[in-house]
Amino acid sequence: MEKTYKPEIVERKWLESWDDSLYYFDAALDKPSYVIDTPPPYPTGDFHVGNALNWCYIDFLARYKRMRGYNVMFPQGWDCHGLPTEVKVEERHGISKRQINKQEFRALCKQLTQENIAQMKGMMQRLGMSIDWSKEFVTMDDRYKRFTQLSFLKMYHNGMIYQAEHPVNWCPRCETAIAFAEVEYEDRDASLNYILFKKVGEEQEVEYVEIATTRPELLASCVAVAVHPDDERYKDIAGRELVVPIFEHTVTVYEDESVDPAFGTGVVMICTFGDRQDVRWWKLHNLPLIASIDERGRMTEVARGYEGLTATECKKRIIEDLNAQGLLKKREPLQQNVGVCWRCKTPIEIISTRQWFVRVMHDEIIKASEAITWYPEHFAIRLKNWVDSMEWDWCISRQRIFSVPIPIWYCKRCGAVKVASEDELPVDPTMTSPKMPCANCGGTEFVGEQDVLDTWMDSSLSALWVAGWDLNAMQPSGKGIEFPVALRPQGHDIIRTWAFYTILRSLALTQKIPWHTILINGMVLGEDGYKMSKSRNNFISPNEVIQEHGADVFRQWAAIGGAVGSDVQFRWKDIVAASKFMQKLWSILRFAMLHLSDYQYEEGSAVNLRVIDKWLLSKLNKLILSVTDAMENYKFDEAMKDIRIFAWNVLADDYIELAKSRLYGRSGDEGKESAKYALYETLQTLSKLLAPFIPFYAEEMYSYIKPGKSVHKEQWPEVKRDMINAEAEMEGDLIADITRAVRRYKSEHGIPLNAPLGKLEIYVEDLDSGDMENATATKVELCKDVSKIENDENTLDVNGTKVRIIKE
RNA sequence: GGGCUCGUGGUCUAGUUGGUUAUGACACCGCCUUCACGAGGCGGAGGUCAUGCGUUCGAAUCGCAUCGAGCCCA
Repeated sequence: MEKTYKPEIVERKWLESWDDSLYYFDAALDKPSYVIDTPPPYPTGDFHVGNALNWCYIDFLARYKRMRGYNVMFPQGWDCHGLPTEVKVEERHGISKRQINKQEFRALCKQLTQENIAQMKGMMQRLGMSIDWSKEFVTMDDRYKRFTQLSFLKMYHNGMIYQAEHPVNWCPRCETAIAFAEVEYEDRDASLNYILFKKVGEEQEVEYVEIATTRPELLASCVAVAVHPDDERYKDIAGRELVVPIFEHTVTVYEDESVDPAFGTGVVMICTFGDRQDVRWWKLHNLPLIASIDERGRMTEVARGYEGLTATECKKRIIEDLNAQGLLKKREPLQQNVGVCWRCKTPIEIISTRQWFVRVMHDEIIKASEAITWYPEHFAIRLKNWVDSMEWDWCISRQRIFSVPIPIWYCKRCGAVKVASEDELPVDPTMTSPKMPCANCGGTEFVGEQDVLDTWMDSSLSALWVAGWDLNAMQPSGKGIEFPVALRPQGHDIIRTWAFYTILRSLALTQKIPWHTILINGMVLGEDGYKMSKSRNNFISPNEVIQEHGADVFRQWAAIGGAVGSDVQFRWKDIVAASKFMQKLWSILRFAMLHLSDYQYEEGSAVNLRVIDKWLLSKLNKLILSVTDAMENYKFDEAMKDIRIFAWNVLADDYIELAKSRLYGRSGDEGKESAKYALYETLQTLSKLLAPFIPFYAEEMYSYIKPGKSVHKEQWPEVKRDMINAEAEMEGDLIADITRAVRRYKSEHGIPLNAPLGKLEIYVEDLDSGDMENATATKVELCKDVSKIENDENTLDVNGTKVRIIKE
């Protein structure tokens, strides 16, 4: 055996020899199932450190549950559709999606996605993920697309999906509707403009009302003005009419509690639509809709004289014109939070268009969320807060290309909606026509729906997909699978999206919650304590760690970095510490194999265990208890820490030091067998406890102890309760503590640690001191009469036990 | 502006049912090339737990307030 542990060699060896089938979910097995609703990542090609953390958690559980006798399904999917890939493809081929036809464009997207999947898959495999690749799913494949479209049909037919004209968040650059979940907020510098609105009916003397707004370009869309009902300053204008400058149409002044009298002048103009509050007012007061900005972010014909300008250009021109007319009182700078498209950071507009929506059943979702076990518990409140704050239904139509088409046509003659039938799926309604004529008018000419589905419509089905849910039979199609499934692991950043949408769709399609437990992981922060980002230059890729220290080290960091759910900081020194532990484990194994290479282990064979052997085995069985308990509660950090402390402090520092000379047989064969037994028993258990965390090393270790066997096919260790021995632990602790105290004495007195002392007088009834004599290289004499000893510097007190050191 | 989490030696951290000398790691200091390991071993110094008030016989651990940090978001 090499002196240094070489992860690159060991890990490569096992990667090559392990067979994928080791991790297959076997429907024929008569075992309880443990199905994981693994996140299908977006195939960007980059499996980043945050992904890797999450996947480590999943793999710890998958491996642990397998060893606990569960039939584990750890599938892997890919959430392919969406704008980022479209943008990448345009960049890569130097084209615009409008230059080539949809089919060609989709093919290019598919190709890029496949390449990215291959890259990310490689990283998952390199990290030792025990994924069942026979269950891989890809949302852009026909089978999955069919499933998505079928789910659309089911929800359309049961009234959960409808089409309506409604204001939606709109990205003028991407030219598509987006959901709230896709809107981000950024601080921007804006100006607050104080504009004069003329009061109507002031014949003699013209009077004005001053209104502050950040969006003068929306003046054409101004449909009302509002003041707070208690605002004494504006009592006289409530209910009256004002003239909108430049566009000269009149609007009514409403009183509304939501107006903030402290902001600007306390008078607000209501436009269709400047922000979400405008939509609320528009609905509440039944106001007309005047759209002045179109889908490309340009002014419509409503904005007479500014038509065709972009909103930004228009704003500039209107400010100039207001100024020229003396209607601009003043401008002041303002820090503003604007909603931007999560993808391209373009400020969003709120535009009313005809879109498809999914009904949000607030109460049912909250009830379902309460029926799910959240870990950590406190994240449940995030979902609740989100549901409570949702004002509009979920807009699921997108004006994009690389996504699942909405399986709908419109009759050319009467305009009626024609829904695809189940046997037509998957279908692209822009490419094919329905088989049956229009049910309304008998027409046979149709126009296909151009819009496609929000990608969350795909990924929110993942739980149903992995369970093999049959949307017609209303049950899982596969054998041995329960629904709800066992576990949903995911990050807290997508609670409002993926978790929310999955619960919603599961309720709508199955009337059940999707999973029993949701396990939320934190984000990975950079070494500087901030979120990793390109601009901060604090990025780490898992690959860097693996190249230098191996996958096991990365996995150890993931386990020990922090409690599940809390954000963990990446630190190289933790990586180094993990790497040192690998070397320690390797040294332990090397030492053990010096003595165990031809040892024939037989359980329970050693009857004459020495105190220190019993002490070790007692602590080992307690370790099984604590690690098992930690695993059951997703406390991977505690499990890994307990294992480290045991292996390093208990086994290596204390036990091996104490039992060493017996193993070397320095004083004959006495106690040799029992030491071998204890050591073997410990190593075999240790490799099993390590298997979920560091599968490569655990397998290597096991291959020495049990040649030809895989630790990953073994059962999780059972606690041997009769081995837990309080008496042996107390005596063993005393032996270890006295040994430590003697070492300290030698260190303080400048005596080499391996130099013998005269003798040790230990004032105790009884003690198995043989191992201590060897470890301290000093004779031990047990003494009874404590009263006679002098309390000088040569008398040590070890937990109440007096130890006298006789130098010569 | 809201929500969530958190604030323990130089750095990171354990300490979620309040009760003896507050855990460990890294860094630091001293000693040791001892036959598993020098990316090692042995030993040592260093904190009163953000701040304030309160509950209690007793608080890092409970409550309130203030300050600060991070994350997610409006």
